[in-house]
Amino acid sequence: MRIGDLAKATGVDIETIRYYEKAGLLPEPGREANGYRAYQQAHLERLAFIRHCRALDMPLESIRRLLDFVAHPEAECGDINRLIDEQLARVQARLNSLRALESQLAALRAQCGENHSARECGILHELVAAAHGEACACHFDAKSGSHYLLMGKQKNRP
Amino acid sequence: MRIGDLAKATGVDIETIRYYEKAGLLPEPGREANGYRAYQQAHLERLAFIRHCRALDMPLESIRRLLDFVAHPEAECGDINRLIDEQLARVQARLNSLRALESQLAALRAQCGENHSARECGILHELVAAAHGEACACHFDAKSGSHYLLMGKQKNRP
DNA sequence: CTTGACCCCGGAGCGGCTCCAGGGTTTCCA
DNA sequence: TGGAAACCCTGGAGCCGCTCCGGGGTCAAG
Repeated sequence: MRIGDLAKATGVDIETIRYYEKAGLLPEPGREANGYRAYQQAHLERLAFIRHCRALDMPLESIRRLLDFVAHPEAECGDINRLIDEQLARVQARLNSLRALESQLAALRAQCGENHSARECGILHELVAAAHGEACACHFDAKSGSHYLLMGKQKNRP
Repeated sequence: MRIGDLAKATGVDIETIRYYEKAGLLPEPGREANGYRAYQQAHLERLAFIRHCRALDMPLESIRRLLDFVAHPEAECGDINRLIDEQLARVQARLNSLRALESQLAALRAQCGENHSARECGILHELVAAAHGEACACHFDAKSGSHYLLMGKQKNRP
């Protein structure tokens, strides 16, 4: 099986496959006489395993650790549990912050109904005011009331 | 106000402030005689605005666009709405996939209660089986039944 | 006169890819 | 038989949003 076949079979980009090899997740396959990579069934399974874990949003390092367990089945599996727990904790933390984000954005979006000029756009006002509030809170001796957000032209745009 | 003061006032790392300048989000401030950056109130407000938007997980490019609206308040604000809508859509998509992830991980975690050898760890079995299933589904002419995931030692570990 | 706190700059590194240039090989069709 | 298209190789750069590093300058206190 050549790299293109493996890519088609798993739906993984060719470059990504080579990247996993470089990263030490997928073992170097044999080569055909012309230097092309020659994969076997085991590579397909292994790649599918990696992608399944990635779909669970695990970092490559965790996957590496899991693959170590596959290679050493006599080891204790406590670390596997811990690994999954960590991953679960990461996901839940991200979920919480995204939920908060969603409601903030939804509230923001509700500030502006139809098209009008940016000057009177509720969203923009809200953002500027919120930022202003935070700047005062965090704190600095702001002259009260006025907003200083507007500055000269940006010259250093890339 | 020197960069350290601005950092303290906003809670933003010094390096990040310089990064925003390079990225064209924060205008280049004046300099003291010794070359130190000299910030004003406007910079503080602007930095707070940027951080507020970042807290809403907006990419820097979107923030740049928002700042353009602040600078050109006569423009139509339709694009602002679109920008927020896009951001909201991104967040919601991510929320959905994270919710799915969470239940998968929780189910996975339930496969393995106490410590035993990795060989009989339900989590590992589940992962291997799932990956195997996907490899067959997506599809390739797998010899049925056996798992080929286990391979020779990895040599190319970094 | 040294110590320490602050500041400057340019460049590298992170993760997880993705893309590119510049080359070689194979396969198909006229 | 020739040439185009499709595949493969390598090494290196680019993406985002920082973060860290080395090697230096500046300035006030003890």
